[in-house]
Amino acid sequence: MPIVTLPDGSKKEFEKSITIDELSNSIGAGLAKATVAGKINGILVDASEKITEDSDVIIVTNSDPEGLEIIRHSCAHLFGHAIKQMYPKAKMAIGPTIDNGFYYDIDLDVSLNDKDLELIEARMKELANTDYDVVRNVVDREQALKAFKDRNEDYKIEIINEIPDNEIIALYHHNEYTDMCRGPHVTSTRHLRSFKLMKIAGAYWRGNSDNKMLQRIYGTAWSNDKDLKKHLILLEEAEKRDHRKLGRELDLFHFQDEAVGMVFWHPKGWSIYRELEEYIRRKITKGGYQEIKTPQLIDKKLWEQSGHWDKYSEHMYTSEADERELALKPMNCPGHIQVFNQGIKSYRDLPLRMSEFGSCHRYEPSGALHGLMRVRNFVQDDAHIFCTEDQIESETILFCNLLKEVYEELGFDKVSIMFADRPEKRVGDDAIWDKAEGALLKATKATGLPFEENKGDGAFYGPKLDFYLHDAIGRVWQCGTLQVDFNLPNRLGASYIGEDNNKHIPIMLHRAILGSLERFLGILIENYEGKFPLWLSPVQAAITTITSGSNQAAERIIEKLRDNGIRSLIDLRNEKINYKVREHSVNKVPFILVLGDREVEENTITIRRLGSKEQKTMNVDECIEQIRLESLPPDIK
RNA sequence: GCCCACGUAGCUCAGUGGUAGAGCACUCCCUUGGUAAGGGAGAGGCCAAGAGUUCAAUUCUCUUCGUGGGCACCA
Repeated sequence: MPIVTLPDGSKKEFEKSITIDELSNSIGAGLAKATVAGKINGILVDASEKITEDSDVIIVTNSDPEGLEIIRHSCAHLFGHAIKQMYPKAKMAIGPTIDNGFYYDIDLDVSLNDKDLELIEARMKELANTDYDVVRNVVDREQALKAFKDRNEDYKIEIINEIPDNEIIALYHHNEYTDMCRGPHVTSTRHLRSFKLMKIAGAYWRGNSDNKMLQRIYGTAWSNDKDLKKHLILLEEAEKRDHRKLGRELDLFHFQDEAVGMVFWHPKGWSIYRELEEYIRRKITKGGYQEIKTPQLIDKKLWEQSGHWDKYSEHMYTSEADERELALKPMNCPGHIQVFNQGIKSYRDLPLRMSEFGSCHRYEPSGALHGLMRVRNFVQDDAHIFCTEDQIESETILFCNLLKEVYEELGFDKVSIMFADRPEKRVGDDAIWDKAEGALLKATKATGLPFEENKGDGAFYGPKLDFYLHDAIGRVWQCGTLQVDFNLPNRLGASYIGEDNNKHIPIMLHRAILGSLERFLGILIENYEGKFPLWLSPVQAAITTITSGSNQAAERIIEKLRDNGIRSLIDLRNEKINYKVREHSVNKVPFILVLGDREVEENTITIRRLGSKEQKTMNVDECIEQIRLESLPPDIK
C-alpha cells in the first residue's frame, strides 16, 4: 500500500502498486497525456515503472528538459524501427541524444541520400502515428546477446560485452524492432510527433579513425511542432549570418584554389582586421606588453628542440635553403624564447610580457578547413609572459581582467572559463605537472571568476584556461587561452638570475585573447550579422546626392569626413535616391548622408541610420563631429 | 585524412548526349528623380581540370582539385 509524496508535498495512498502512468492518470487527464517518465526517489524511470513502496515521486512531462531528452532518445529508437523495416540489413551501432535532437550510427552497405532520408522520416511518422506501446524488458546478458545475435546486430553485441556485470540490461521493444538502452523511454509513440531527419554524414565507429566509417543520420526532435519550427527558423537565422556568405556579399575577403585555407583580404575586410588589431595593440600596450616580431622560417632544429617537430611535423610546412631544413612557424613561442634569451635576464625583468601578432602556418587536414574559422595561415594575438612561480597568480588575474574587458568592449557580455589539466600525450614529468596545475588552479580561484574543469584537455606542455564567449544567437566559441608552461623554457634554455644570484628557469605563460584574428573576424561577422559597430565598419558613412546639382557640395563634404578620419564613400551615380539608399542599406553602411538642393542651400545634410527610416537634417559640421565621436573605438571613447 | 553531396556568367540558380539560359551586378543611352530596385540596349561562360565511352560529352564513367555537411584532428 504505497504512499506517494508529490513535489508539492501532497500525499496519495494506493491500494496496490501503481505505475507512473497510472499515477498521473489518477491526477488528471491533461497530466496523463503529457507524462513521458517519472522520478521515484530521485531516480529517473520509465512511466511504466511500478511504484511498490512509499516514495517521493516526480512526474516528468514532455515540457520538462528531462522529458524532452527522453523524447529525443525514443526518436532515435523510432528511427531504428523505421530503417530496419526499410533496410533489414542495416546494423545498428549507437543512437544517443545530442543538443536539439539525436543521431543514429548505422552500418549499411548502400549509402543513403537526402531522398532516402525523406522516405525514412515518412515511415517514422507513419509508425509513430499508430501510437504503439514501447515495451521495456529487463534481461540477463545471455538473453540480450541472443536477441541481438538473432538480429545480426554485431555492434550491439560488442556493446553488451562491455557492460559491467552489476549493470542491468534493458531491451526496448518497438513492435518487431528491439533496441537496447539504459532508458528511460516513452511508453507510447504518441509522444513522438515533432521531429525531422536533418542530414546524413560519416562517423567512425567509436570515434576512432582506425575503425570503420559508419553512416550517421542526424535528427532534431521536440515535444511539439511549435518548438520544432522555432528550431528550424533558428537554423535559417544562423545560415543568414554565415560569415562566408556575408564575406562575399559585403566584399570582405575571398578564398581560391591556389592558396587553399588562406585568406585573400579585400579592402573592406582588411579595414576591419586592422581596426581590430590596432585595438588589441592599444589594450595590451596599456597592459604592459612589449611587441616584437619573429621570423616566419626557422631552422627545423629549433622545432626539434622545442618538441614541436616530434608532435606536429606532419602539420608543418617545410622548405629548404642553404642546405638547411626550415619550417614555417606553426606557433610563436620558440621564437619568443629566442628573444628572451638575448642578454642576461634578472629577476627584476620579470614578469616580462612579450607580444606578437604572429602569423602562423599549419598544414591542417583538408577536411578541417572551414571559411575563416579554420585556416592554414592565421595571425594570433599571441603573447608570452616570462615570470616566476610566485607571479603566476597575479599575472593570471591581470590577464583575466584584460580579457573580460576586451570581450565586453567587443560586444560579448558572457564568458565562460574551463580549466584543462594534463593530457595523455605530454612532455615533462608528473612532479612538474603537479606544480603547474596546482599553481594555475590556485590562480584561477584567486580571480574569483566561475570556472569548470575539463579533464585531460591541457596543452602538451602544460595546463590551461580556455575562455569561451557566447554570441548573439547563443553559440559558444573558444577564443582566449592562458597556458602555464614549466617545460618549454627549460627545453630552449631560458634562464634568469634570481635574487639569490643563482640561475633559474622562468615559467612561461602562453596567452591569447582573440586567438586567431581570422577566426575572430569570422565570429564577429556572424555575431553582428555583418552590421558591425560603427568603429569597426569598413565604410562608416556613404554620402549621396539627390541630383547631380549637389555633386560639388558632396565632394567638399566627403573631404571633410575623411579629414576627420571617418571612412566614407561618395555615390554620385545617376540613380534615384531610392536606389542608392537601398544599395547602401544592403551593404550595411551605418550612416547614409543625403545631399539635395535644400541641404546645399542651408549647409546641412540629411542623415539616415542603418536600420531606421528616420531622417534627420542637421548642420554639416555638427553631423561630422557627431559621427566622429560616435565612431571612436570603445577603449578611446 | 575518412564518408556523403556538390562544382554552369561576378553573384544566386535553371538546363540539355547535338559546343548554353534567367534574375541581379557590369557597360552604354534615355531619365535630374527627396529615402529600400525608373526605362531601354549591350557585353559577359574551354559548363572546375584531366582521361575514357560515343559519330558527338557541359550532360554518362573514372581520376584529380576545390567547396559544403559531418567524423577524426586542432600545439
